[in-house]
Amino acid sequence: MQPRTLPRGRAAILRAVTGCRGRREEQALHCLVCKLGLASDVVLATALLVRYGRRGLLAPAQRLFDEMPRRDAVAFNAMLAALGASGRAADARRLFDRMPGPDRTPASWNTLLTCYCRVGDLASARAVFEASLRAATSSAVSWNAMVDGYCKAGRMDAARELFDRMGSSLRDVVTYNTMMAGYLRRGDPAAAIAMFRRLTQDEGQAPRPTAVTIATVVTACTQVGDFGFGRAVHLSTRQLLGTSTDAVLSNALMDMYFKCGSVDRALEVFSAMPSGAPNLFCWNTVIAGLGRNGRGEDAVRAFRDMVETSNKNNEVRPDSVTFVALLSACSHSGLVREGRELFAEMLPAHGVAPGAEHYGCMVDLLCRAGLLGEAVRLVRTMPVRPNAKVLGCLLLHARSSGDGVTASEWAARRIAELDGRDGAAYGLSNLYASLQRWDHVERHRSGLVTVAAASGKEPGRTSYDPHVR
DNA sequence: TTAGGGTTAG
Repeated sequence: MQPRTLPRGRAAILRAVTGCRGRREEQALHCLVCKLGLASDVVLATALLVRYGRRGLLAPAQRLFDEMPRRDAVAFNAMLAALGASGRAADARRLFDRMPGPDRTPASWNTLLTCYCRVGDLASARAVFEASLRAATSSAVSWNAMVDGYCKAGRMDAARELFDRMGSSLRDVVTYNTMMAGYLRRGDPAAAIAMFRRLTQDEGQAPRPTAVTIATVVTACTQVGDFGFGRAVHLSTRQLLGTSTDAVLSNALMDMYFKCGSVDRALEVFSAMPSGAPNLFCWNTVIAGLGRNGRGEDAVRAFRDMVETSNKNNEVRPDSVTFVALLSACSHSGLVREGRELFAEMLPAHGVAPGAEHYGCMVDLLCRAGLLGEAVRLVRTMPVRPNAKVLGCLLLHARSSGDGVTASEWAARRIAELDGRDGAAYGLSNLYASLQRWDHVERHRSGLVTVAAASGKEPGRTSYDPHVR
């Protein structure tokens, strides 16, 4: 970095700090701020503090705060938030108590409230909430933070009680979104959909749904399998929100369309995104979605596309999830050679170390292709401990392959050695102990599969074309 | 500076 070529003026640096991505840039900007003698600038120091705080890097955040020549309300609140992000609720409380009166803003109360929620201390959070009501510093944000605290703790009844107490004048779109997400998290997507209907059907002063609302309700539709309603929501909100530039919403829509077999509609959503907009989640959804729809070659093509894109702007790099999606896509489509190659290039080319789940995909891939011996060799040479899923997969294939008696006994012994507290291992041990019944189940299942295959529809064959854009 | 959303084998 050459200081002479860098934009002078703190406004430009401030923009760089708030807009920077990644740890190295943060540190470089921090150095620059120090070199230019701007470390005593409260606004710049606070901006840096926020970055470190969000990343959970408490030590540099604390140092910036301690070295400030004077501290305003924003600096205090940023430090509170940094402590909260690191789960240090008690330290946040001490700082809050130390704050000079005029520096305590509504944001201070709300930040402290979320600190307690994050560490699961709902009683203290509630006490702060009640105190902020008495101090008349509360707003919809305080209520929403408290509602979310109960939602995240799984206490939907308490959340609902506050929701009802808020009344329609105080409830905003975040309140609804929070409740919907809470129901989803608890595994009650129907309740999330009911909440959405209430939001859209309530007369008069109901707030307008946002991209967050739509993303949440679409996810709920995917979970209950109500693709008709999900599609209707998508169509009816398309004008409202415009062509979505929101990565999370696009991701939820693609996931829904892939899961109901509408590959073309999913890809339509993808191509409608501006170039560079799809993030890691979106790419993973596309790769997994193509894979589960029997489009292995297209999944591999999408992966290559993703890697190329990320080399250009250095933003999207495949992660562990990408390779689970990719390898299972190869497995479903019988792409043995491609699967082997991709597995081999994981660490050297992409910096992702293969984990037990990736070995599981490879075992599945090899077994489906009838390469039982290679699958066993792979598991024997695994650098990570094979888990119950890997061994269970091997066991399943070995037993049905006829010549896999040795492999199946080997896998069964490894399963028996696994920690009995591992739920899957425990289940598999029991399963192995009742092999006669298992064989019966297998026969039953293969019968069902034949019936389904005979009546099933051939999936669409439009190819994945990334250049549609 | 404070509240809400998404992907993962068998």
